[in-house]
Amino acid sequence: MTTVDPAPRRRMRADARRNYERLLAEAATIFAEHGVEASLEEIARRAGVANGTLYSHFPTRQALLEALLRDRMQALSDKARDLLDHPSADEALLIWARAAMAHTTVYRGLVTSLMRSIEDESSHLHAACQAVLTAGEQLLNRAQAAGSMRADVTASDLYALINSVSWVGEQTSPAQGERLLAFGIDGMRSATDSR
Amino acid sequence: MTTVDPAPRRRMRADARRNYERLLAEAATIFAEHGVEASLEEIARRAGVANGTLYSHFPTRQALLEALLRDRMQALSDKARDLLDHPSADEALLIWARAAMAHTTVYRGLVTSLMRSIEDESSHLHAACQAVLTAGEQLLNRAQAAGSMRADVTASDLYALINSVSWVGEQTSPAQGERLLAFGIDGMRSATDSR
DNA sequence: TTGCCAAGTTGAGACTGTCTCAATATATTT
DNA sequence: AAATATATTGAGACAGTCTCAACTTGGCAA
Repeated sequence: MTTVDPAPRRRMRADARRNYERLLAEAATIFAEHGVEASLEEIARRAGVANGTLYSHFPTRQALLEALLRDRMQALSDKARDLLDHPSADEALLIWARAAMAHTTVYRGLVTSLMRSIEDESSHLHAACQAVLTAGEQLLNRAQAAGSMRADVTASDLYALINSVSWVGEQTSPAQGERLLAFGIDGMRSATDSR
Repeated sequence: MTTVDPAPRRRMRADARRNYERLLAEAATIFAEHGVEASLEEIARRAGVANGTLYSHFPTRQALLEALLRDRMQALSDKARDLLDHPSADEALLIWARAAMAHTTVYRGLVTSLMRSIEDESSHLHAACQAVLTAGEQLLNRAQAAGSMRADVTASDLYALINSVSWVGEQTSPAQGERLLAFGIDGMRSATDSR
């Protein structure tokens, strides 16, 4: 497993820290408004810094996204761990899948970045996405052991399903995304399972 | 139903026709190479015309895409009609779904345009997408009448499923897309159906 | 408290791209 | 051979990405 610096290596200078925080705050607002493809120039402008400052803190859009999502993605992984104690393995998986879907759709266009990042090891988001995938895998394995999910379903299948239905939700309506999630999960259930 | 001019209203001037064809040919090449977000300037350049000429023939990227895909989308609708005669309603649906998936992935990024266009009535691609959806609906209805698909599955569900798995195929691998298609269709099958 | 310098910021500049429109050119008609 | 409707041209206005040499400034050591 590759280690990623979760916090800046050394203490930042006060002004740098201030700018870093302001950039993150503005990015959150602007991504929420215009999606993750929003103008980085605009973010710098609204944060009151030159665009070079933004690039020095966040070399790529993905790096900015990673900093912005770090806590949320950690929370999602933690939630999977907690759900391992849920009485129903099957229900736990569904609950988590829905939570993952909600996370994946906080910003328009985010799901595409997240899907790309699981494939691309050089992405700033890769490690976080991998952690989420692994967290989901635990829940999946438990559901498979309980006999409610097909044995041939992989963690990648689950990750792809969640992302694809989030993408649908983004392109059409959240309700349509939910419908496809239900169909997809049903298709992954063991044949003996009731519907 | 809104009518769309399938061919230019009047005969074009010889030079215009020539440029129109060259632009289409170059667009096919360049979209195949770089996806549907490729530079329109580059297409004009390679076609040997000024970019204004491209914009005069195709006011938007979607208009260009529509002209480029017209035959292919017509063929997909026709194929659905033909498959209504297939002995197995269930198999016919699966064959068509796979053909639709293949069509949807000819150019990188195309699936996103196609999905957007079904929602956006002002899109140049809307009518063609609507026709494909309706064609799929016939096959779906037949499979439902035959008892192999759940009665509550809609044509929109099918359209969304095909596009979402195409998107997955594009983002990760065609094989992963195929897997999700199988799970999704299975989830849409009637409970009584064998797997 | 001063002065130094590593750390941080700046913003112009080199790109690439979209889209428009007045001037210009050319195919077709009469 | 004009007249004219039809097309083409390409500069220009604009927006965005990303870089980097010149400049500032925060924080520490003397």
